Amino acid sequence: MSATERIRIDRYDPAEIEPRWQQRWEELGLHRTDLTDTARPRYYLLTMYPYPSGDLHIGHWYIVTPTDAIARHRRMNGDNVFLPIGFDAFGLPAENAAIKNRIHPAEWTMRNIGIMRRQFRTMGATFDWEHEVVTCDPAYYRWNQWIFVKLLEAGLAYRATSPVDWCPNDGTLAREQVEGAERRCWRCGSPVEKRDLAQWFLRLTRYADELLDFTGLDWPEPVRIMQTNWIGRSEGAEIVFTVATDAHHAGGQEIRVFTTRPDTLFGATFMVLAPEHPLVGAITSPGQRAAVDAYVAQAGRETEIERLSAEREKTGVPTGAHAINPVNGERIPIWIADYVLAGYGTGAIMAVPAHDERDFAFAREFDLPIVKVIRPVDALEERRELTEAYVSKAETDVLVNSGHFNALSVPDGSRAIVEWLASKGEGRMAVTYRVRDWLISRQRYWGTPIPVVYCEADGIVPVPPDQLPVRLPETVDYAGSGDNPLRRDATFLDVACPRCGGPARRETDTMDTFIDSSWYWFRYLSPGLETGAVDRALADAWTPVDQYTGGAEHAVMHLLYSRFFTKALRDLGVVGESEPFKRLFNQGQILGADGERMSKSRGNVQDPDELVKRYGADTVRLFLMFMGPWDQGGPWSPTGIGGVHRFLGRTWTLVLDPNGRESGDPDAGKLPPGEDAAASEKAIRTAAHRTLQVVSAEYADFRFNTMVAHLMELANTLMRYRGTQAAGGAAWDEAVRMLLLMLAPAAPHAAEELWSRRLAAAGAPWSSIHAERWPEVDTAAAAAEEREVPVQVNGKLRDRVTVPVGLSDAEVEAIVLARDKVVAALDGRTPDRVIHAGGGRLVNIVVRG
RNA sequence: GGGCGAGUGGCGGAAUGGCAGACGCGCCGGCCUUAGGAGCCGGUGCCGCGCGAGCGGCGUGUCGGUUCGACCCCGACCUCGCCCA
Repeated sequence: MSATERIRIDRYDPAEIEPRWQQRWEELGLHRTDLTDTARPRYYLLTMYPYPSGDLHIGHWYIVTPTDAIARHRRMNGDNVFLPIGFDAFGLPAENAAIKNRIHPAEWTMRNIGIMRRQFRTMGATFDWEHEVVTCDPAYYRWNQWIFVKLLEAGLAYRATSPVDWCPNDGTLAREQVEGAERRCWRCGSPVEKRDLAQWFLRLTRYADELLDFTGLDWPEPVRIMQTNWIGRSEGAEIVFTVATDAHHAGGQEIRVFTTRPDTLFGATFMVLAPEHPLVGAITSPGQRAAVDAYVAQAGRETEIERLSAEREKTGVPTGAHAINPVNGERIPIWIADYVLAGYGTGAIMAVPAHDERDFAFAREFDLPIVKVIRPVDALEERRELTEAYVSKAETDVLVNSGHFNALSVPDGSRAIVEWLASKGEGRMAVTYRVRDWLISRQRYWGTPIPVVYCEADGIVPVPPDQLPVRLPETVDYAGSGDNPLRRDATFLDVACPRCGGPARRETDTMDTFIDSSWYWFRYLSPGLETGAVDRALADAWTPVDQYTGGAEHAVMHLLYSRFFTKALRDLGVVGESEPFKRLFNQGQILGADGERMSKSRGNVQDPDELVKRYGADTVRLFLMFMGPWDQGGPWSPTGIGGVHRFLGRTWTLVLDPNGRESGDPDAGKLPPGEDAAASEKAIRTAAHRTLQVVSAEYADFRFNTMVAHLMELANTLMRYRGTQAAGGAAWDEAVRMLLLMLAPAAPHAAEELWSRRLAAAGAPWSSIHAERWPEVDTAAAAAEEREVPVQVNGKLRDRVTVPVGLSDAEVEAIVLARDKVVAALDGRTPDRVIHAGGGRLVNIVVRG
C-alpha cells in the first residue's frame, strides 16, 4: 500500500516551487513597505549593503537569508518592516578591472549590479527593491557633495597639509586602512610610505567625547570597547618647559608636553623630542649637529611599529640643549629619540625614568639620573634602588622627593601640581585623543568628486548647491595606473569660478567611499528625492534603524564614521537623531574551506548555485541557519546539508500524506505503547505548543540553529504519529499548521507551497502564509502533567523518577528516598541534607562518610 | 606586549550554576526495493563487566579554587582567532 500511497503525492521539487512563488510574491508586493503607514509599529531592518563584485557567494547568503527570516518573522508579528538593499558601488576593484580590461568602471559596476540583482532574487529575500540605492549614481553622490559643502560651511571640513600614509597603487589611505606590523595597504598589500600632501579632513575629533557615549545603544560589548579604544581619550595635563640659555644659543623657546602623570613631574630628569620635532634644528648645539642630523635621517626610514616596540634597545642622541623643569627649576638635558612620535601628542615628552618603562630603559642605556617620586603608602624600603620602573595606578600611592607636594596622594598631587603650574601660566589640565580627524581625500577617479574649485582670485570656493552634482567625466583615460586620471582631464579640470567667473581649476581628489556608507540608510527612505539628501519627516518616523546586521570587521571604520555623520547631520539640521543604529548584531564570517577569508585571489570562493540547483534555496537558507550560531561563522563545508533537506522532505510528507505508512517501521500505524487516542492527541498538542514557545524566543534572539533543531524535533514527533488514528485529527491538524507557520520565515517557499495546498484541500480561498499572524501559545497545552526528576547522591546521578507535577518538595522527597537505587547508594547512611534545586528540577541528597 | 573572544564525541554543534553531548552529519544494523547516491525504523562519547535486561568507572584544553552541585563562576597556565600596539 505504501508504494501506491507514495505515488499519489508528488515529490518535493524546489526547482519548480521556488521561482513560481518568488514571482507571485513580487506581483503581490509582499516585499514593498508603505513608509507612511503608522498604524503598525515600524521595524527598520538594515543589512550592510554589498560591494558589487559581480558574484554572490555563500557568504552573502549567510548574511542575507537569516536577515530575511527576521523580516518575515516580524511581519507575521504585525510590524511594518522595511528591509532595503543597495550597492556600495564606488571603490577600487572597479578601477582595477577598468585598467586591466579597458572597460569603464561604471560599465563594469553596473553590469555586476545587474548580475547580483538577479542572484539575490534566487534567495527569496523580501528586499524592497523600489528603495534601492546605488552610490555611484550621480543621484546619490550629488548628496555626498551637498553634505560636504554643508560641512565645509559649518567648519566641519577643512584642508590641511599633513603627512599621509601613501600606497603606490591606491594613493592616500586612512589610518585604519593601513594594516599589520608591516604597515601594508588593506586593499592591495603594498608597503605603505609617508608623504606630505594637502588633503581634505572632516572634523571627527570635535565629536570624540560624544562618540564615547553609547547610552541607549544595544550594541555588542566588543564593538563598544574597540571604538572606545580607538578614540583613546586620555586625561592629563599639558606642561610648558622652557629651553635654557646655553653657550650656543639664547634659549627661551617653549616645549609643550602632554602627560597623564603630572604627579611625577619632580621625577622628570630629561626630555625627549621626536626626531621630526620642529625645534630640533634650532636648539641643537654645534658639537651635536652631525650626530643629530644622522639620527634624524635614520629614524625617518623606520616604521612606527619598530619605533614603539618596548623590547627594542633604546636609541637616541643628546641635542646638547637643556630645558628648565618648571616645578623645581632644574636644568635637564634634551634628547631626541625615535620612541617619541611626531604625530602623537605634542611630539615631545618629559621623561620620568623611575615611573615609566620606556623612559627607564632609556635612562639605563644612557646613564641618565633616575629619581623616585612615587611610592606605595606603606612601603618602608624607600631607599632601595629600582630594578625596573615603578608603574602603578594605585590611588593610595604618595608623592616623595616632590618639594612641598610630598606625602600627597597621586590624584591629589596631580591636581595640586597642575593647579600650581596653571597659576604661573606654565600648565593646564588637558585631554588628548588617539583618534584623528577623518582624512577623506583619495587620489582616484572612481569616487565622489570633492565639490570645490581653486580660483586664482578667490582661493578655495565650494561649488554652490544648485550646481551639484559635480559629475565624473564619462570618458576616462587610464594612461598610467596609480595616477588619478582626473588630473589629466582638461574638460574636467578647467572651470569658471562660481564666485567671480574667473579661471579656476577643479579639485581632482575624490571622497573616501566610507562617506557613501555613512548615511545611506537615510537615503533608502527616499532614494529619488531631488529636493534634499534626506526626507526629514520620513527620517524622523523611521530612524534610528531598529536593527542593523553586519560583520564585526567594520567595528571601527564604517560604524564609527556612521555615528559621526549622524551627529554632524543632526547639527546641520538635516536629521533629528544622534545615533544611526539602535541595535547592532555582528554575524560571523563564512571562511573558505581552507579556513581563510574567501577571495577570488585565493580561489576559495564558494558558489551556492550548485547547491541551490540540487537542493533548492530553502534548504540552503535553512542549512546556513542550522550550521551554528549566527555570530560565529566559520569555514564553509556543505557536509550535512542533506539533513535539513530531508527535514523539508519529511515536512512535505507530513502535510500531504499524513495517513501513509512507512514500510521500514515495524510499529507503523500503531500509537506509542501505553497511549490511547486521547493521550496521543494531548501529546501532539503539548509538543506543538512547547515548540512554539521556544521557537518564538529563538527567532527574537536570532538563535536560528536551535530554532531549526526544535522544528526538526516537532517534525520527528509528528512522524511517529503518522499513519496512526491520531494523524489527521484536530491536534495533528493544528500542529501541522503551526509547524508551517514557524517554518515560513526560514523556508518561505516550501511553507507557502504546503500552505496553499492545505487551503486548496480544505476548499478555502488562497492567501499567503507570509501574511498570516504568528500563532499564539496555549500555555495550558504546553504545560506537562508529569516530570522526570533526576536524583543525585552527593552530586552524582543515581536515579530518575517520574512524578506528577504539583507535588510538594516533601512529597517528592518521600518518593525519592524510597527508591531502590537511592537506598543502595545511601548504603544505610542517613541523609544530612536534601536539596530541591531549580524549582524542583533536580534532587540532590547530601550524606557524609 | 596589551585588550576582547573561543576551546565540549569522528565532524558541525546543544546545554551558561542543576540529567553533558539536544538537533544534524558520518558510521553500524534493519525494513522496503530489480536496484539504491531515494525513503523509513533502530543504534552510536570513551573504557570495563555481563549471554542478557543492565551495571560500574571515566569524560567539556591543563592545574587549582568557590559550591550540596561547575562545560558554566573565580585564579593561574596552554592553544587558537580577532582587534590594537
